[in-house]
Amino acid sequence: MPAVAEHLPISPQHQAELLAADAIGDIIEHWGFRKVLGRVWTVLFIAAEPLPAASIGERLAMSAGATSMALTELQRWGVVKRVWRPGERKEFFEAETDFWKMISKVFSERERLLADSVRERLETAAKLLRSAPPGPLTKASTDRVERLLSFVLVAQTALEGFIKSRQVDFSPFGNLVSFPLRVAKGKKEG
Amino acid sequence: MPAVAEHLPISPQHQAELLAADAIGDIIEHWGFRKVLGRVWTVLFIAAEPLPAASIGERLAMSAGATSMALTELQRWGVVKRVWRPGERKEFFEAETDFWKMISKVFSERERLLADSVRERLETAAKLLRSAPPGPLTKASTDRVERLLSFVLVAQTALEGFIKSRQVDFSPFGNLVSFPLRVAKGKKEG
DNA sequence: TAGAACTTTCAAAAGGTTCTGAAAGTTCAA
DNA sequence: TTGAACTTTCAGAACCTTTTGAAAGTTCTA
Repeated sequence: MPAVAEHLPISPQHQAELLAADAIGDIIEHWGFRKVLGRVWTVLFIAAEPLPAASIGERLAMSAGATSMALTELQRWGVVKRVWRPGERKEFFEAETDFWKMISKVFSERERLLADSVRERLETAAKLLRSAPPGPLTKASTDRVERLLSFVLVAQTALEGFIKSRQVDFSPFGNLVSFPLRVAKGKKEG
Repeated sequence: MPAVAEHLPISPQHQAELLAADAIGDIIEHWGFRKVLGRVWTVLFIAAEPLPAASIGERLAMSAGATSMALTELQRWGVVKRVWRPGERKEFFEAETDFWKMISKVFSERERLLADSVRERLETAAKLLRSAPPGPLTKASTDRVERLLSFVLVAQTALEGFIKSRQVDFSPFGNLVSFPLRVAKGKKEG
């Protein structure tokens, strides 16, 4: 087996599969996952029947190791399932087809984690500024950090509502997101 | 100047600033920008007054080059503005404070670009599958690719509506996002 | 129990991204 | 026009992420 990529003639089916897999890979990457996870899921989704790991690796030109890791991670996210085929030695895998289930899982696990960590740090920052030493701009800075915090809180609430109702209303952001903010009005500094 | 990071005593203000900057950096990174862009914007936002590039670099321990590149990119996204100070040689920078303006700019430029590119590729894939050679699973695969395409189209529409109205309604996804999908019903294959 | 078929793990390599630092570029005052 | 102050650019360095490939592990059959 040569070390260079082989460019065998590709069937239209395979070509379509690669095109779609890579497109969905880009979306998935944009959501902070590895592109390969999106590609593997898409191959399974398009196949419309369970596939063995080796077949996936072959279609996407991945090593057995990479295929195994991708499938493990996809299962951890509940978007791919292992399927047992009577009489088959190897395992088969199939794609979860319920998009909403996938979306809400990602939002409720991963996004919440990030939002929580950000909220905590902003709270600490606000506390530091409030409790500590008075300077010419400390008050203004405290206001700004508090505004960031409000924003994160509202966003977090909106996201949670979204998962429950499938609707997001950003109206509550009101003048929180969009405000002209008098900038250190009437003040000058060196 | 030593090559190692110096750990001078840090004022509570500075500590708060770094904490908040890094938290917002994490959010921004999650949206596909460099973390440093989030940190620079946050320092400017918290400062609540225009700052010179050198001051930003100092606070975040960045080189002049990195600071310059970050500020250029932030301006390109319209989230930081250059400010001229009469009598000052150097340039000052201030943060855009209208969150909504920032969000909608990112959505309408960057997200749309991604969605368009994905849509195009899925359309090509669907075309390839439809026009080409009949196989036992080609019909099922075509259906799947078409479903991905519908999903992207609905998502794109929802995002555009969101930017216009500040509301997203994912109800139109209806059974598009959540469907039990009869899986190759009544068919078996080797 | 031995061995074949298959899967998982992980250290090292490859590949990608971001930052540094110095040189080039720009602007302004004199 | 010169030189000081400041900014930008970019090649190489540093850093981070992902993949490979081979060894170890697992499961099943005989």
